[in-house]
Amino acid sequence: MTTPEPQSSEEAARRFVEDFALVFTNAGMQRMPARVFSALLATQKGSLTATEIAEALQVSPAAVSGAVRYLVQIGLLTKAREPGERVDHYLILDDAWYESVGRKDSTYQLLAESIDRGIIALGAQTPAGKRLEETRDFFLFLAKQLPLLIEQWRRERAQG
Amino acid sequence: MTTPEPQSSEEAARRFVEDFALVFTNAGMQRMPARVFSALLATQKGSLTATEIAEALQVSPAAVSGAVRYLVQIGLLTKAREPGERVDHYLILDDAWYESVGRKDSTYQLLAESIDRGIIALGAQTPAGKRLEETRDFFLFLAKQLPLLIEQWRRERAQG
DNA sequence: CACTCATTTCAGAAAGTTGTGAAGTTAAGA
DNA sequence: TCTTAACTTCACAACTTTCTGAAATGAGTG
Repeated sequence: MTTPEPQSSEEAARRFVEDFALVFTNAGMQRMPARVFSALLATQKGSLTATEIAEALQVSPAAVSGAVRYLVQIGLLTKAREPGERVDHYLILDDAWYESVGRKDSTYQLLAESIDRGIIALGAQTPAGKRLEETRDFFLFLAKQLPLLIEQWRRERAQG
Repeated sequence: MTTPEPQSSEEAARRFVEDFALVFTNAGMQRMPARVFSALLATQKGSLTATEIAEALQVSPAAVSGAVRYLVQIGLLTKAREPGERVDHYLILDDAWYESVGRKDSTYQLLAESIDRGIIALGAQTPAGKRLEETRDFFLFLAKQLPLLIEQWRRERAQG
């Protein structure tokens, strides 16, 4: 233990990255994207290059490449390269979470649409049809209300 | 094609089961639980035995056993055995979905708690600390609002 | 109390997922 | 144009998850 204090602080940060990544994984995110996102959450600089992420997480550049591509695709991250720069900087979008959760409405929309096809297949007047209709209506309710909830959050934020 | 009409109706139902299971899987449910749940959604009788589920999905009893155990555990299904019966009947709980979605609040609660530990590790006054605080507050907002949203759905249901 | 049938458990096979190393591609700078 | 460094792609290996078959358990019935 030559430099105990700085080390233990770095260590605490590193631990948080893995801790949050684990919780995030349990909530449904894939492992490597969860770790990459977590590392970006925890960085003081606000952004990291792919190389820095690979070093921080002790994984190959290939693994980082796959993870950031996925995260950019689902809109949680953005890639920014300064003019005349040779490296990409990845950073978490400001409203990433809000959009991400709000976008769940499309998940519910898809479930509702699938159920609609089921109602036709099974007959709207049958017991199964009735059950499906109720389920569909609940999903449509969520698809409609989630974006409103995000909007409400933005307003509360704006006011303070 | 000896009996075209009945067959195509059965076939349509079977297709819906697989179609919905797929969408449900994309939304995060494991494959076999998704299929089992889907089969129960589509049944006219309102309930199925484990053997019936195995036949409908063309899988082993063991696979059904594992899937229903999981579904019962997360509260989407219930097991009902009539007195003096030798078989279990599985059925979808009436309010299963509402509870299931409402219970997501605990997911967000866990995320918020993990982030709280990160704020301590990284320092509340640092740039990363600020970013974490905002993220945490959003999760807490969701954890609080989701149950209210479900309550609102129940009220609308009751009236309309 | 033995028999039968539904369900569960468990070891192992099959399938699917994830991460690595190495080769390939792109773009900046000499 | 050549070199260099960052990043990406891809085939493969390691790991995990999922499902099956077989044996065990449990509950009703003769």
